Amino acid sequence: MSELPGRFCSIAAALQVVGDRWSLLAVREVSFGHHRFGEILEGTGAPRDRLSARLKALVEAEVLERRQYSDAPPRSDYHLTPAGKDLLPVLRSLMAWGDRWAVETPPVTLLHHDHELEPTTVCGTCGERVHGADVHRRSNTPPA
Amino acid sequence: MSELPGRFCSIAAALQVVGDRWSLLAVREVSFGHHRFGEILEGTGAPRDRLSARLKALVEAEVLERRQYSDAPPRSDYHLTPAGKDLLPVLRSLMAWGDRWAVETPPVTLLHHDHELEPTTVCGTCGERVHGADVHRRSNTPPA
DNA sequence: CACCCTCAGTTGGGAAGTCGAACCGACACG
DNA sequence: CGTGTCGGTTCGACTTCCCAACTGAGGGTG
Repeated sequence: MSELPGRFCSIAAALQVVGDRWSLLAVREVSFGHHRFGEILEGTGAPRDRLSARLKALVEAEVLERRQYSDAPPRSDYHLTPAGKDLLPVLRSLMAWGDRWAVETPPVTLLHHDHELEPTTVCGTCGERVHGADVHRRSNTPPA
Repeated sequence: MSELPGRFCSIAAALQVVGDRWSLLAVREVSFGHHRFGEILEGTGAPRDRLSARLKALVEAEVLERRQYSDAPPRSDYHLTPAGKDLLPVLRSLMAWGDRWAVETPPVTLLHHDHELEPTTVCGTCGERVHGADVHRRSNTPPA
């Protein structure tokens, strides 16, 4: 919300929204088809109150949508908004990194059609695989 | 470190390493060519002690490498290890998400050669663009 | 050499966030 | 009714975080 002292940058802005301990795991659970509070609670292992607060914030940030699916006992579940679905590439790249550097054996493998998915970043414009050396930064009109 | 109550998953494992408030911003700064403590401090806006602790942890996790470049006044700087360089796709996807959903105007644009980089995920095996509907999960031998 | 500056942290104390467990309200089951 | 489930909220202890001040090693100047 307020101006941070650091560099103004979309990475920092993204982390303001999903940069805490449980948000990405909650989005992961929802993307796994676990839409109810209890499922997300169990899947993430977060404390109930933290999860409650996070889900509220993610709904506020329009990453998740809360849908009331029962009036009688008031029950709601959580679904990905377009912004939430757009987080899946982030989750996939994070998972790929974790597979390579943070676990011994990947506990879950993503399958693309019938073969193992190896998430790879390409430039959408030219289709070439992205190598660090080919990428440069350009600052747009700096604020202030 | 210890067994978390939640699902065993590489995303969670990755977040154990870089899932706190400042780690990814520190890696971003180093990837921007800012290798010294003071530069990272200014670029991230983190408190000095937090940054000190985070850099220590990232060196411990072998995401960053600390190099002494002067003995006389003991000075060191920080560089990306292979694991650190491997985080760049994560940062790029996070930045793309932030551009789309968390800021009005992208403050920084990445250029790929001479055109704007639009980070896109493809399957490294078949080269096809990844759509959520094409991806499925497979659990590997669960631990315990 | 005295004096002040930089750099890279460390220390201390208060504020803020996090945790786990207990509690709550609405309902369903028997 | 009594018990159980679901989706939270509340509570108190604990941990982490933030900020400002300090340290300590050296450098630059006169």
